[in-house]
Amino acid sequence: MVTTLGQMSDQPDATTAGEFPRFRYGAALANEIEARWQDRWEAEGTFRAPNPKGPLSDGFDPTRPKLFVMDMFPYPSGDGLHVGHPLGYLGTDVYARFKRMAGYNVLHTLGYDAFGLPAEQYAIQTGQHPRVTTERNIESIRGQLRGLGMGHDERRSVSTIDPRYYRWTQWIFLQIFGSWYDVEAGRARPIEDLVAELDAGTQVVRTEEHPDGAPWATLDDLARRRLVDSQRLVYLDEAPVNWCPGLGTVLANEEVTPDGRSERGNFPVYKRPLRQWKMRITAYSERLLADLDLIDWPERVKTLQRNWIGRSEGARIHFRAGPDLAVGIDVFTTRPDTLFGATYMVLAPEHPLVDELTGDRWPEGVPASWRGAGIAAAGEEGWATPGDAVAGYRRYAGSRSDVERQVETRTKTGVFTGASAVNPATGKRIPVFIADYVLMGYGTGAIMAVPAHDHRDFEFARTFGLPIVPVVAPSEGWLTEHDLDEGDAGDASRWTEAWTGSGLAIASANEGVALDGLGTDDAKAGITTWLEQVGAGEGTTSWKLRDWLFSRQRYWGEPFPIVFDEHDLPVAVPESELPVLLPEIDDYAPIVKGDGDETVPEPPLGRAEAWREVELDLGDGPRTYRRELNTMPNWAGSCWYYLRYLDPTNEDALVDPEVERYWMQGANPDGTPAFGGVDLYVGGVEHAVLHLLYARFWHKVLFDLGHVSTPEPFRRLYNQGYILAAAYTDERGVYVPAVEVVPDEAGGFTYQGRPVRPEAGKMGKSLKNSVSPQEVCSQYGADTLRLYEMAMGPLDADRPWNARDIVGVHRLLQRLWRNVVEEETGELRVDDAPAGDGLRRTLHRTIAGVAADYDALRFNTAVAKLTELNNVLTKEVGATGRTPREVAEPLVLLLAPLAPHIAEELWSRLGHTDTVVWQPFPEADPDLLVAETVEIPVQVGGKVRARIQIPADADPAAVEALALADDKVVAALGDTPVQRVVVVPGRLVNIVT
RNA sequence: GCGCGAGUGGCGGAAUGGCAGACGCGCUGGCUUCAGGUGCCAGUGUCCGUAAGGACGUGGGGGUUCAAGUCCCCCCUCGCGCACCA
Repeated sequence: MVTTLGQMSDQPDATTAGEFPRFRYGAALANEIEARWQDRWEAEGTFRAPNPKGPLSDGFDPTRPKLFVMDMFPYPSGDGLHVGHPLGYLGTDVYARFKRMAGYNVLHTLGYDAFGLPAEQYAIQTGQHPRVTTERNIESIRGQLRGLGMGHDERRSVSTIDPRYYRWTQWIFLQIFGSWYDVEAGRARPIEDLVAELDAGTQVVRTEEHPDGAPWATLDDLARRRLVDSQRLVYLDEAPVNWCPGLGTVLANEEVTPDGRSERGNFPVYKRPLRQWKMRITAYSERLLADLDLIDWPERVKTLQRNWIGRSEGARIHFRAGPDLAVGIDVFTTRPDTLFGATYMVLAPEHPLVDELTGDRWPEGVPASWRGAGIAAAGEEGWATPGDAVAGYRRYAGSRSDVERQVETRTKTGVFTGASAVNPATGKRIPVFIADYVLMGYGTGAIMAVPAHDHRDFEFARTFGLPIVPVVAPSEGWLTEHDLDEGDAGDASRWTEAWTGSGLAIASANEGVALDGLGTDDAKAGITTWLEQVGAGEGTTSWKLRDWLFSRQRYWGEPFPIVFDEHDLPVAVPESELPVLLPEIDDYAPIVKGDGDETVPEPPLGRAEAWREVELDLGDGPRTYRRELNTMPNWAGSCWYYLRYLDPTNEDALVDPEVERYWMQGANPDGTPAFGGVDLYVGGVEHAVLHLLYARFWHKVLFDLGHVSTPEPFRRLYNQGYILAAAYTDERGVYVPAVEVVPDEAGGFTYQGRPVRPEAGKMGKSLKNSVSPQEVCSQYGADTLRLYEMAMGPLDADRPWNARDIVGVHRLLQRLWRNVVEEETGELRVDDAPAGDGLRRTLHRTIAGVAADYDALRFNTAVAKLTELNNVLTKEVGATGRTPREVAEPLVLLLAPLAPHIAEELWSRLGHTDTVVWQPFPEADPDLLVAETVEIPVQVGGKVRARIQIPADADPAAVEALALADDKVVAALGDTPVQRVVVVPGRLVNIVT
């Protein structure tokens, strides 16, 4: 713990140095005050936020508006906290404390995201159960945060590993499992509805084999179950997934970095076809995108989500291919208007139609480059047959990592399949290639190549000698820039790059459609209409977002509430059986089966022999079922914890509907329901896509099913910055402990006598530059640490930790203390005589300014304003020897959100017995917000030449006269005639010459 | 390459289009203390000047305006994100 009395002995200045005034505000006194008030807050339950009903409703006051303030909850790491961790928590604590004083019922607590890899890896090494270490870490962090004076409602703190919590995580999973997405209704509905509508014949399920609807009536029970299972919002899918042998588990797309490694641990990730659970987040693409417009989030985060969801509008176009045109290839394009310029096609190497298309032998006259010449394995003449070429190219492409593909100067590679397709607009035969610049994961995995108007296709066409046919006229400027003239608009032979802009269509007409002369937008519409008429395509929207891979082969996660029957089909565990408890096993290590490139994961829960199988009566008598052995990803518990904060003890429901509406929905000042969601959610920007996208998705499912009342979970999001600190590397580039680094005479730095190089980085264990809150607390006290972190800069900006700056805010507290308490005797030096007018006006300006700053999370400028007021007060105390109560009391209250312990102590010394936490925030008197007289500058030609004293409410004509009469102004003007005088009331005068 | 954000003293950072540098650190001088830290007071953008005072000054260049750190255009640098997305 941070602030124990025992640590006072570390402060020789306070207890041993005779000259240190007994009642000076130093670390020892601060620590004593802090421990005492933390105990009192805990004993009195000061920060409890009452619910409108239920067991937590004690003290509910319907006249107080609600406010739900939340932090992204932490993973309880064994390393404890450094001073960077609580930055956001302090911001929300100051805000929540301010809002309490401003009259709100503020819900603020903090839970723990406690499933996860580090505890499991520690368990594998030590054999210690991850629950033991995790719970110990939680207690340690809870203690650290308590020591910082966090005003959390501890009754509401949850931990994702608690069976009473993950029971509801499993319950939500079952809700998702028990739903399907009704595209027509635009929302999720219970799966029973689908079955009923299929039975009634009012609904069809379209599949690949049955595009017009599967024949429900003729299916047997098993086939029906399979069909229904395929429609669920969470489903089993056999598909290529991200397999990470280094972690022993599969990963979601969001957890894989662009260069194909695991975000956690940086291990290589491979694509393997495996049967895994997936959540149908893609059903919500449109809503996840559209509803971003409704919420108050940083534009940066919205953009990240928009990019990740990746909507693009265009058309799907059907091409016929193969010798007798028996093969249909669909492509997606955002530029259907360029169809007449499509001179070849490209499929991703792993496209499923490639084998069917690939010819037996090369047609006459195929150039060596089309056969793979240039790729080492193919030889100078290329591969002997298209089949060899396809197989060879696939091996070549598979051997190139994503990084290589990007770094290798983007030279296009590919091979001809030997097959051709027909361009539906021109009727011409065009060759079909495979190339790794076309990705299987986007669109349809196949493209029509329009080299004149796409830079990638242009490069490929130039490399392989393919025709480049312009069908959009480039702009004049572009032609000039490329040393081309009008004659080159329709002839690409001299072009050096593709024209990718829009323009008038050219050379784009057949007997059915004529685009020539149309602008790009009109041409897109025209060709799409024609494609739809002739059945060769349709307008469509493509998305980058893929379904969310939801199973992990780990021990330390939530078990699935799913069992399998004798047909190997999934069955929901009944709600009455929840929670499905995580079984005890003696070896937590992941299991990797197979060797070399052929490894596959196997869940460690398979070791729980007595647990693997279970006898259940699901309505048709007791039978034996096989349990799902995977666990849920770490994100599951964090997808919904904000809802459990609302009603943490509820045994009957995730959250009581009335309680949910009270905290989540809220109302506008006019009484109409507000958009709703958490009022303020503060956390790091690193969760911009992962957690925040998954949580929005789950919330929307719960909304569709009627379990929550708002369409979005987090109305306002705020990203706090990071605390940076100097880090040092030795000659090997290895980080050395920053605390042991000393500066040398030459301006450099040394560690154990050897030179090291400084750099700046995020504070943390890996850079060995952490500073613990305890260090700062024992040196200055928690209030000083709080104040320092809030004063460093804007909350959303990164800021360097600078230990020597801390003393500045410590002095503020010390001077404030001294203004109220005589530091030699401990006596109060406050009296009831009125304050001088200047001081009183400064106070009221400060009240207004600080309230506005707190409201806008501008804590750094709030600290500055408080410092200014205290400086003015200090001067007056220096002159008169006394502090007016009229100023001291509001000043203490103004400071209370930032430095609550010293505020409580001073408040109590000022004669109050109740806590500052629920005191009304001081209100500024509007009449006192302006000084009686102000000094304003007088500019001549925009340069300040004089200053004049005027009454604050002086009328402009009088101010102008006063300014023109000023000696310095007269001197500056000389003979120059005055053209105009601009008077900005209360601000300045500018004399224009 | 595309998108977003940011460039202000020695440092962290303030400035609804209206006195650039609030507030803090550091630094300088003084006071207090046997001595030192986390005490107190004053000064502190740069340049010229003993001073009074003057000139310059918010990455660079142009523009709008009585007035620009702030608005507009072009460029440079740094950070972040995305990246062969058809």
